[in-house]
Amino acid sequence: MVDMSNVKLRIENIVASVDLFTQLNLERVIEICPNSKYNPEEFPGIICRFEEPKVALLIFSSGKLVVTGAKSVEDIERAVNKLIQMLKKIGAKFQRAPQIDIQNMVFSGDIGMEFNLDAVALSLPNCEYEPEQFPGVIYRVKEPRAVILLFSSGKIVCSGAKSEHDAWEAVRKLLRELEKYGLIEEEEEW
Amino acid sequence: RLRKWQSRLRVSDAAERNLAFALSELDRIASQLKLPRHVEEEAARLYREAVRKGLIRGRSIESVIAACVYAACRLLKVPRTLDEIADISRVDKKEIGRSFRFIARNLNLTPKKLFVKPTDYVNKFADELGLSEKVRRRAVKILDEAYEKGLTSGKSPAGLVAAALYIAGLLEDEKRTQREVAEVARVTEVTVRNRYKELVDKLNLKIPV
DNA sequence: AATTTACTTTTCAAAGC
DNA sequence: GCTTTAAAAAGTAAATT
Repeated sequence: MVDMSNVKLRIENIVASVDLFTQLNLERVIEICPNSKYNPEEFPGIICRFEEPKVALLIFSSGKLVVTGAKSVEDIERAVNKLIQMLKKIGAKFQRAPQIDIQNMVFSGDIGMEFNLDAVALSLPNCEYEPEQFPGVIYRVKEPRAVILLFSSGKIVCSGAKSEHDAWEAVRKLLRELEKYGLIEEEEEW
Repeated sequence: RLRKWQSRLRVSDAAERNLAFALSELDRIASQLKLPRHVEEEAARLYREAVRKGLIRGRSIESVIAACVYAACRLLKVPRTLDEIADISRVDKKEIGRSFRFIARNLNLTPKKLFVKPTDYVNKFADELGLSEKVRRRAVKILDEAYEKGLTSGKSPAGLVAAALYIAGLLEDEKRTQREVAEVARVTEVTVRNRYKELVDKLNLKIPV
């Protein structure tokens, strides 16, 4: 069994797509969004920032949204409800509840052990390590689908997971591989 | 049937034209970088393999050729920085880097096969700096000790070698300035200085004043 | 030379070019 | 493919002071 007791994971960012099921007139939406930007020539959506909860929203005329920067699923729900209240003031009608899909979660974390990345890259199958371009080892987990960046300090970044459970599962698979190739207990023997 | 035959001819025509263009681009890069013939041949072999596996789709021929040149250099241990290749290529190094990682993944070029020993970089940079065998050996010793102490993981190999050569030059009385070693290694003086400080500190090196 | 700002890598959706 | 948005890791880079 892989020892995960020293492993830590922290949510850093959640990306969600949302469907409000209502067409929106972006020209009117801008007027009620304080810190927003809208240049249809460069990007088709309104870029809007909320301070509370601290998120960034991309608002499209189809009534679909992308919410980023959230630290919790609840932040996303609060942001969506806040936007809906604002949109109601300019006459938008909502017949049904918005559909929120978590698309991507990013975690930072720590495995609690240092690594010789040259050794990791030599033995760990299907990983990438190009220290001239990026200081971390890039490891892709197929199931659940996620990508883990492993640094020599033992700190990690896990992205692409759709839930916290999936992120832990992906990290567990990485640790299992590291252990399988004898890369775990090497504390002194570099 | 005739139309099909003609379109097939056109396809092979296009394929031949693309290959000819790719190989001429390879020739241009190889001659400018003064690459040995076997490296150019390996790059050509990698490119044909990439085409055969359909890895060019969505990528420019130029970025893939540049990537193949870089990969061939790594495979055959002929040190060339990505910057040197990007300098004479029409595509930027970010794009070449992407193509390189893509073909590396798909042509089974593992980190092991692509690994170039710091020693090889030492010789390349030392050649350009006109440094003696004594300095080279000292630099390699410094790099070996740094590796043993875990000071090299995640660090730019070029930056590490540049700092090691700078230190070795000071220790063996064949000083080259930080600016000179930084230039041949294609890193900034700040990077050389940072690596220098860490190596001197953690390896307890006594630099003569 | 120290600070600050910024870019490298990964992930993902949205609508349109 | 690209465009925009967010976020961390650690390294390197560039611009200010």
